Amino acid sequence: MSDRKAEPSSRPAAAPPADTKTLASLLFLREEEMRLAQDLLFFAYRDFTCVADRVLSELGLGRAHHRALHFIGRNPGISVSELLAILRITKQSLARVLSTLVGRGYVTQTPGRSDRRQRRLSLTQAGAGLERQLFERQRERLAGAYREAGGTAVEGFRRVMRGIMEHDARAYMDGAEREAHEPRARPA
Amino acid sequence: MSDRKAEPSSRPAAAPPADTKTLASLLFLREEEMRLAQDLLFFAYRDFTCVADRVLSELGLGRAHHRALHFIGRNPGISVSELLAILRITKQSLARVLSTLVGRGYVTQTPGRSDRRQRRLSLTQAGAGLERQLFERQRERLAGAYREAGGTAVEGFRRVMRGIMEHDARAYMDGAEREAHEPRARPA
DNA sequence: CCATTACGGCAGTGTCGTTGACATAATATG
DNA sequence: CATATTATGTCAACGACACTGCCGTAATGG
Repeated sequence: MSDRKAEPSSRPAAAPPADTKTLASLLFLREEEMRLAQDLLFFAYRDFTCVADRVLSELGLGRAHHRALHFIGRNPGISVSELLAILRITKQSLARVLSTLVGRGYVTQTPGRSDRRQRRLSLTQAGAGLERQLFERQRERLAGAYREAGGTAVEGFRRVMRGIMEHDARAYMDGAEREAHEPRARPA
Repeated sequence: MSDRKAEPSSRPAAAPPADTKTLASLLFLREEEMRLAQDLLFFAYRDFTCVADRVLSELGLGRAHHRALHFIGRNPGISVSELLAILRITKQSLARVLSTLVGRGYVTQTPGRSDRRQRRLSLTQAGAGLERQLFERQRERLAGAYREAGGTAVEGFRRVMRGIMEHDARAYMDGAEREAHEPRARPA
C-alpha cells in the first residue's frame, strides 16, 4: 500500500486542508474502516452468542435450537417453510432441531387452519421459559451496550445493520417493527 | 410469564394516548427493542458471511479458513496462541485449518526471533490475494450500508458493536484502530 | 385426474467445533 | 544444572450442525 499520512480517525467528511490528502490515502482509510467493521462483526457476534451458548450446553442443546426457539417465539404459528426461509438451512437440518424441541416439550405443532398440510409451530410454556432465559443473558449484554452508546448511536446501529442484510431480511424486519407498534393481528 | 391466550401475536401493551404509557409498556418497548436487535445481529451476520462463503466453497474452504486468513492478514507475524485467543477455538481446530492454509501456500510460518518455539504466521502473496477477494465481497455490502446510513450512523454502529463485545476484544480493537493511524511498527 | 405443494424421513458426507492424552523443544526459574 | 513452564504439534474419538439426494405421503388446486 502507498504511504499514508493517515490523519487521526478522520471521517470521510472531516475536510481539513483537503488537498494534502491523496486519493490513495482516502482509499486506504476507507479500506481500513471496512476491515475494522469486519472485526466488529466477528467479535460482537462471537460474544453475543456465547452467553447463550453456556446455558444451552447445560441442556444439551446448541445454537441451532436457540435460533429456532427465537424465531418461533417471535412468530407464533409460523410454518416450517417460513422458518426455513429465515434460517436458510435445509429441511433436514431443521427437522432434526425441531424434533428435539417438540420431543422435549418446548414446541408444539398444530395443523394449519386453511391448509392442513402445514405444521404451525408455537412455543409451549416451557419453551417460552427457556427462550426467555436465553434472551435475558443476551439482553444484559445488549442493554449495557445501548446504555453506554446512547440513543443516537442505537439508531445508527440499526441503520447500518439493516443495510448489511439482504432485501428479504429487511422486509422481515419491517414486519417485525410494524407489529411492535400496532398490535393488530395479521392475516397469517 | 403471564399466560397469553396464544392467539395471533397480540402484543401486551396497546400504547394509545401517551400518558397512559404504563411502566409495563415502557418495559415492553425496551424488551421489544432488544429482540429486534437479536434479529438484526442474526440477519446481518448471516448475510455478511454468506457472500464470502460462496467464494470459499468453490475452493473447498470454509468460514474457519476465512477467519484465520483475516486475522493473520491484519496481524502479520501473529503467533498461534495469539490467534487462538482471538478465534476462541481449540488448538486442534486451528491446527486443521492452518495446516490446510500452509499446505496450499496461503500462509507461511517462521520461527519467532526472541522465542524460537513460536510459529509466526503471515500471508503469502497468494494468501493476501485470496483474502482480498473475500474482503471485496464483504466490502461491497458494507460500503453500501455505510453510504446509505451516513457518517453519524456509522459512528453509532461502532459504539454499539464495541459495547456488545467483551473486554479483551475491545482492547484488541483499540490496538487495531491505533495502528491504523500511526503506521509505526509495533514491538511484537 | 394430475401437478404441485408442504411436509416427513433415510442414508451418507463434510466442516468445524470439542476433549483428552501425550510429545517435544525452548525458555524461565530455582 | 535440574526442573518447571510455555508454545506448539499430534493422534484418536466424538458431537453439533450443516449439506445432498432420494423417496414417500397427504393435501391442495387447476
